[in-house]
Amino acid sequence: MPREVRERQMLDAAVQVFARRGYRPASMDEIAELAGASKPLVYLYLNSKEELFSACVRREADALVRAVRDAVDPDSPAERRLWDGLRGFFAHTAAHPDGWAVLHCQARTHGEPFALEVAAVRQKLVDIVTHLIAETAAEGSCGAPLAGHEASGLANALVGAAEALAGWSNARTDEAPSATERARTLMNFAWAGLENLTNGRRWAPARP
Amino acid sequence: MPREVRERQMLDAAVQVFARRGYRPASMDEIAELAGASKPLVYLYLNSKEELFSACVRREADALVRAVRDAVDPDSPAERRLWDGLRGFFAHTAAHPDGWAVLHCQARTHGEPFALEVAAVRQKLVDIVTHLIAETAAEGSCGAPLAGHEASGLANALVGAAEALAGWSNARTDEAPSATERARTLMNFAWAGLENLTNGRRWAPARP
Amino acid sequence: MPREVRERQMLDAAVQVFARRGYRPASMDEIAELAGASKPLVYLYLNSKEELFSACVRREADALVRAVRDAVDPDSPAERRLWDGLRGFFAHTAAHPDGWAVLHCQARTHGEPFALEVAAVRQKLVDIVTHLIAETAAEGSCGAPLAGHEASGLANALVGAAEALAGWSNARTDEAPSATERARTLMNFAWAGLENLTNGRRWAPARP
Amino acid sequence: MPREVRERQMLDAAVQVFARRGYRPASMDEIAELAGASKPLVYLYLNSKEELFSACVRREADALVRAVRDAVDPDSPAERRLWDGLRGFFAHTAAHPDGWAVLHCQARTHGEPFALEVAAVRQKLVDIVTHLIAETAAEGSCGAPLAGHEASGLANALVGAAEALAGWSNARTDEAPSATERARTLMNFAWAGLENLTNGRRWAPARP
DNA sequence: TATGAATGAGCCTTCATTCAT
DNA sequence: GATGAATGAAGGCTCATTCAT
Repeated sequence: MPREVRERQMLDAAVQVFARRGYRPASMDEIAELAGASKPLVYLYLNSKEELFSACVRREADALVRAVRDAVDPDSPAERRLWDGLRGFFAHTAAHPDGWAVLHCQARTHGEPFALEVAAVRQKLVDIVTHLIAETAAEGSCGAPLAGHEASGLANALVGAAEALAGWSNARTDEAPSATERARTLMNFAWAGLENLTNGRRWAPARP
Repeated sequence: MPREVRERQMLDAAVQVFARRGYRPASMDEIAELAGASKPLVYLYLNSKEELFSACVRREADALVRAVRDAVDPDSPAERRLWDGLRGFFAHTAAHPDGWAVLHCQARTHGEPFALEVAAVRQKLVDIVTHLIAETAAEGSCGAPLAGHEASGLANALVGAAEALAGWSNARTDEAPSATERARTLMNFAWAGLENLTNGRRWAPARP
Repeated sequence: MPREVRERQMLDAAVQVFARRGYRPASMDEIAELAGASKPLVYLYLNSKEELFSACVRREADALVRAVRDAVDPDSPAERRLWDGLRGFFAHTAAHPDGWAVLHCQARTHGEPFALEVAAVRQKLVDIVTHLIAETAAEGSCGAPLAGHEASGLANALVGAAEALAGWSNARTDEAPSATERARTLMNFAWAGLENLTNGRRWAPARP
Repeated sequence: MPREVRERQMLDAAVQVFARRGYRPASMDEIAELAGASKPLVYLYLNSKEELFSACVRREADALVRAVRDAVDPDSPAERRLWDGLRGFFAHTAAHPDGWAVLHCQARTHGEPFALEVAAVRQKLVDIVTHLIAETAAEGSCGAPLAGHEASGLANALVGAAEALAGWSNARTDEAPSATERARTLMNFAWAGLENLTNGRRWAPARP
């Protein structure tokens, strides 16, 4: 069996085991067995548990970013791009729950090397959204323009909301909502606020 | 030294170690040493690593829920309650980063027993928000009432956004925003959308 | 069982196993079993295979140097001191063949950390002999005094001869010579030459 | 590439790796790579790690014995033969430090199969010297002839001294002495004693 | 109450060795 | 003749956990 195929099988198995068990409890034995190969072969191809995990993270992260990018037509208006991007995001995370679990639940909690890698990927998503928000704001008749870190904060909140929604929806066993439904929920939740900011309307606590 | 005090020291140490190392890499040796007690004593009081972790999760989760509840005056209007609750949430998570890390980063990633417990706690927060949203919707002249799962989805998204914002803000080393600023960002982000829903206005994709 | 006792048992077992098998093939399992303890206990007390080996080397080396030093009366003349030192050396190496094997055969061949340690110990012996030779030379009516490196070379040769004799004698199964016999052989072999040097007589190849 | 050449390359590589790493840490991978061949080929030609090591030992040992034999003219007097043999020995060990390291440092420390083989080779050298000593003794007007084991002991001591001197000289980084200088040091050290024995003069401890 | 002493079990990793081509 | 692909076996090390005192 050619190396390329074997390697993909190994990564598939690893993603699955890492997602289900977590990094530490995942044993190389289990991964190798699930991949249908012997442990030394796994080491021959992927060198160590750490590198194996890294490879999983990179693969899943790249796939996610690509899925979101591919879902968006860069020439459509901001609202549409957000809507398409979210659908792409939810569709991909729903289709690859293990990969998503590795990124969202495991990689962020296990030491510098992985956390940094995942943070970098997450940042790509946040950047996409940040640009989108900034651009939306610029389009509008915005009185006071958004400060950079304000846009970042909003983007983080939006991505966080999406992540939470993805996690929650994936975890549901009873009639999980479709990717489109998830995206609609989030647009309902977030778009009005963004639009307000676009027009310079900020929320402020009512003076008692 | 009275048992109560010792036990709290142990939990303090455990929360710290679990937060910094993660569940598996955290060793009972390190926890015992940090707590200034011998290992058998830790076992005498807390039975096992699993139960110790559970106890940490319960304690931190209860503290967080209490902090949010205490920040809210149940007689104030919904908007105010959300604003106050968020400030309480952000203030507490900023003040207890280790506890928050245990809840948010560690507990959810480690197998059935803990994940369920954490999920249960998170659900308390989500429930608070769900009620708040549902009630808000009921107050308004809402044409079509929110379906239950729709409110849940929104609440999850809101809590997710708050969690993401908390994590992101805690991680910032340069001038992290204050709890109030965090809360304002989130209100800006979320309140307009909730208000729209209150009034029966839903977002829908533009028909091209 | 008190720690001190256990630790000595472990070192005894380790010396034996290292001597018989060599450093790498020696397994911690075998050492632990021979010591009558479990493997984790060996690690608790001695940290790692490397440190365990180091501890063996140090203990055996110190014992050997002490045995030689104790055998010699510093106030006796050089000839006597050499004779006594050699007897002490052969007696000790014959009484502790495993320790001697660890020093002579194993430690020198296994990487920097050990080799350096053993080299240091061997140097102590060589130094003793070097001083003795230099002093002998000084006493005599020596025409041309010995250069420093010449004395070192001689001392190394003498120690090497002793080591070889120890190894060879220990390996003999048929009537191995006593320590005194070994020492006499070496004195026969070496003393005349040293005495010659003392008196400025050097060997030179016959001009053909 | 003809088998003979390949095989020599493999042995060259093996000697180098065994000398630098030691028997166990030396990996067949490294040897194969250094030899510029694939691992299965190494196995095809040399069957196993053990046999490969044996082959190295045999080759290096034969070369050393041959070097010593070739350096000696069997018709010259004993003194001259010893002098020539030593020069041959030191010249060869200095010219082939890896081979010498395999013989002296590695082979003796690794279990029955190798140790025996090396011991056999060493015995060849010792035998040469033993004969030489015995013959020297016979030539002289020796009162009491040397007992066989006495000659063996002396020969072992002499070879040991030579080995130690070779190791020490090879290890020196500052102006290592030439082979001739090494040989002279050893003759200075040993010849007078042998000559004495030749003439029936034995060393004996001074009666106090 | 409190602890020094001790261990069974398991995991990552490596290596000599062999097929199928 | 030569090799990419593959593995059984074993070793170092760590950890949660428990007695005996």
